[in-house]
This record gives sequence, C-alpha cells and structure tokens, in this order.
Amino acid sequence: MSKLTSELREAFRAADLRPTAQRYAVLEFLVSGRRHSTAGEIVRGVNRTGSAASRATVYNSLRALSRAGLVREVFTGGSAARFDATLHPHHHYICDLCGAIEDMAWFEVPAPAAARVLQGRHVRAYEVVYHGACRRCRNSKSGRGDI
Amino acid sequence: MSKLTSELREAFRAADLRPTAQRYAVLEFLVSGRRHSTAGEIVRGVNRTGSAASRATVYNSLRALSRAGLVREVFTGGSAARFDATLHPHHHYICDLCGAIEDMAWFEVPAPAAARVLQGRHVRAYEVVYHGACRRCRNSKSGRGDI
DNA sequence: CTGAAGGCTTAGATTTTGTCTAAGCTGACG
DNA sequence: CGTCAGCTTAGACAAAATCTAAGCCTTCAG
Repeated sequence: MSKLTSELREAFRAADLRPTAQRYAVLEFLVSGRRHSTAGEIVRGVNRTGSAASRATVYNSLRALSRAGLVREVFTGGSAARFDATLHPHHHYICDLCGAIEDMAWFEVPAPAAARVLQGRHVRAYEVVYHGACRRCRNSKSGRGDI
Repeated sequence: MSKLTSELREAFRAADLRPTAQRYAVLEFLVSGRRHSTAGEIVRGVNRTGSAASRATVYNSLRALSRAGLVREVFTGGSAARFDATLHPHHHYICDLCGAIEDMAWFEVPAPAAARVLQGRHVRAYEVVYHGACRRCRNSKSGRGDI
C-alpha cells in the first residue's frame, strides 16, 4: 500500500467515514490528479485506473467526502460542479467576462476583522474569491472585452 | 417609477447595457427578493410578478448582468447555480453539512497580502467564502461535533 | 469466528438544469 | 419613419444530477 493511500486511510478514520474502495478511488483521483474536475471527469478517471465506480456512487462519495471536509466543491461559473481535494488550500480568481478560473497562492485573512462578522460560527476552511477581467480579456477588449 | 427602479436604470446606463423589461425584472427580483436564488427560482419568480421572461432570456440576462458586474454567481454546493445581486457587497458562510448559505457583513481583506498573489490582475470585486458546520447542524449533531 | 444489521454500491430510469436555433420583435439612432 | 443590431421567444436538445430497488460488504456484538 502506497504512502498516499495510508494517508488517505488515516483521513477516513479521522472523519469517521466508512472506507470503501470506491471512496478511496475518488479521493485519490482528486488528490493526485487534476484539479477542478467535474463529476463526469471523475467517473471516467476512476474507471480508467483499474477501480470501478458507478455514477451514483461517485456522486454519493463526493457528497460524503464533502461533508467530511476532505473535498470541496469549487465555484465554477460553468454548468457542471467541480471538485477539489482540500489538502492544499488556495484562493480563486474568476474572470467575469470569459468565466476562466485561476488558482492563486494561499495567504491568511487576518482574524480580527473576520471574527467580528463570524460571530462565533464554526469555520473549517475559507477562501477568497476575486472577480475581474483577466489579462487575456483586457488585451482583446474593444470597449467591452469580446469574451 | 419606484426609487429602486430608477436606481437600477442608472446601473444599466453605467454598465452600457441595453435596458429591457426582462433584464429589469431579473435584476429587480434579485435585488428586492430572496437571496441566492437559482435560475429556476428566478424564472418562476419573475413570471409571477406580472412580467414575463422565457427561460433562455433569464439565462441570457443573468450572463449579461454578470458580465456587467451587477450580479454574481455564488458558490452553492448544490446542483444548480445561484445568483446574488452585488449592489451591496458581503461575504458568505456555507454549511458543508446542510448546504445553507448565510450572508455576512462586509469587511476588507488587507491589501498587502492579497497584492502579492494577485500579481497585477484586475480586480472589480471580491468576497470571502467560509465553510463549516452551521449552528443548527452543530446542535442537532449526533456525537461528531467538530468534523 | 460467525452471523445479522445497516450502510454502501449498482444500473438504469427519471428529473432537473442549461444550451441552442430559427424566427420575430424592439431599442437606438439618423 | 427606416434600418440595423441586438434581444426575446418557444421548444428541441444535451448534459448533469438524483432516485429506486435489489444485492453486496463493512462492522460489530455474541
């Protein structure tokens, strides 16, 4: 068993999630594979790597992993939900014109300002989402960025 | 014409958007109505208030308003995209267990930390999205507290 | 070790969400 | 007015997500 897999097994135990081959496969795909995968991509990806999982199971697994905090659904702007493993936090930049999503390096939002508005709410994680016109759209703009 | 409507008219002019009855209706629904509506709710809501707009038009309007920065698609965690009017900025708190979305008061994220990762990107707006277990879910939990 | 019990998985149907198209309508502007 | 470009529309279409009923597997008490 790989080091990665034992790390995942530990995460499952900590989250009180019943460990199944399918859930491992989904999480492993997200941790080691591409970011921002759609559920459909995950289904195809998982079934290409020897494991097998039906569509319904992938959806169920994503929900379970999401509730456990191991996976997060990220802002898309597109028609399909996209998922990220949450082991490495990062912020997002979204172009309002073409819909592109860019990852940005992590930095902490100072606690004092946030604490006032959170009012004691439980926080497991957070991210900052920036909106604007990306470089490409700004360059190819003609008054109003032709997408 | 209501004060609200003239405010919207001004917003349209500033954004260089052709003002149509349907776009007014969509924006007005989002500004004055419930927050975080799905496209489907907007279609139903608009058509219940005397105005009329087809599904395609609502989607087109949302895209146009989004490009103009008057409306924003917010992270949901659900199966359908949700939209928010952006006239008054605020942050979001999302419950990973039940999917509830709560608005939170605005505060600024200090610029220095952000500037480093933005690397000169154009920013029109931003928001912080917090994830956790909401009060209701924490109280009604069955022994697994702070997931 | 053994055998329930309840959660997990599955295929496929179904529902929901979002996009596209072709034709007609309308706001902007001279 | 008259024209043009952009907007709206109904409905077909495509994609995404959920539901269902039956069987399988992890767990845990005995």
